[in-house]
Amino acid sequence: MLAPAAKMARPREFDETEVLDKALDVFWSKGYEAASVQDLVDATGLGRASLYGAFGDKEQLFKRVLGHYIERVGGALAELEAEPSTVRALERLFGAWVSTTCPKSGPRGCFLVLSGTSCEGREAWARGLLEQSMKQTEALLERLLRRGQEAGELRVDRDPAATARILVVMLQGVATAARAGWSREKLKSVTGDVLSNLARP
Amino acid sequence: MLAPAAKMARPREFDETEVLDKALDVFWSKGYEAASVQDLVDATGLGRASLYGAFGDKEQLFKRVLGHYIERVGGALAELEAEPSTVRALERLFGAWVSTTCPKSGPRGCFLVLSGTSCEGREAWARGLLEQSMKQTEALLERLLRRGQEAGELRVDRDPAATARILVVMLQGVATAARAGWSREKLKSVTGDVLSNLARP
DNA sequence: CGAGTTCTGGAACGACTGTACCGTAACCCG
DNA sequence: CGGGTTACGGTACAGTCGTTCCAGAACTCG
Repeated sequence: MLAPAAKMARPREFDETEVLDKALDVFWSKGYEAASVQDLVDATGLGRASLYGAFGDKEQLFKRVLGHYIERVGGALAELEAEPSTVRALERLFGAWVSTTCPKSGPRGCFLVLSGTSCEGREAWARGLLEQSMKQTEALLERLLRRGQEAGELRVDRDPAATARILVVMLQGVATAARAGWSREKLKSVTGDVLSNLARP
Repeated sequence: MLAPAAKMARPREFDETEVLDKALDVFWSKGYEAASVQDLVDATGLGRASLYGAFGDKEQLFKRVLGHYIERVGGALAELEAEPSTVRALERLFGAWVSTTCPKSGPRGCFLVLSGTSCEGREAWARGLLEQSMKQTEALLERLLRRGQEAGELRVDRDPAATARILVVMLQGVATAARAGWSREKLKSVTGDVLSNLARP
């Protein structure tokens, strides 16, 4: 499956990553159910047969797209621990989050959040990934906060675990507010206020 | 439309409010697109003709259901300003929010949030209601916070407007986390930690 | 160059969607 | 009691959904 077939006959005329990006746009803005295969065909430029031949059915394509998205966002998150200044790491985290969930153009919000919360039945699979991602983010934040306290950058009268939970909820809230139409300035202002409550006075 | 017809011939065999509640359950758990008319028929017990006769088409029914929901939640919010203690008012607000978005059984999250964030195209109408509701909640919170500061209940080194924005985002985050499967205890813990950061030490 | 394999474009499929129509039953008013 | 009006249960209808199939095109390998 993952390895190219032994005998590649006719080569593909499309770049798989590009197709996933286009499909991501469709699923992101419309949601899984409302996105029709016709929408995907129109957006990607591929024929139906090519889509099905390359990705299976709609649900499998959706899973590929979601994996593609998580890979991108998750990679950006992991880089943060390399940042020596904890305050700057948090600033970058929230800044990147606002930029991602509230772009100048394109669909808003967090695709993983939308996928994991849209339907209780069919997409329970996506909810699992969302839970896992939240757990990872919570753990990452707790590490960062603890490190920041030890380095004297952050106030020490806050419990890192509790604060990490709060920040995860804040991140979800920012994504949702972005989807609801809040401007980038308003979101930046919110995240800035939150961070200033954490830094040492 | 709203007033009963001049000559009521055969009376309805169902209670409209009950039907709206059942339909709410369906839309809430599955979302607008994934909820089929058949699902609504099964859940409400009405025949298709009765549904269409009473509510028009699927979209109109959805709007009625959403209005029904907003009425209930909005009414509960308005009561809060009668509470003399600001801290208690905030506690009740967050407590009620956790209970609503994370019930023992039934669909989780906030129906309005889900409706306003699910699809960018067709349901722009719901997004408007969500924005309006967020604006109202933000204003209510700002009034509460200002009052609490003047009464000496809350710390005065926080800007009420900025804090209100933060709390609105937190509410969205709580709803989303509830939808994602967080337990009621975890959510209560988060909201409790947030509130303790506002109260005067 | 020819056999084999894969990809592409388009048409066609059954299933299900939301909606409209029907005859019949139940009730109000005169 | 009987005409008028409304609600009910079930059926039928276009349209769209996701999916599949097929013939031809494009390439690799012998």
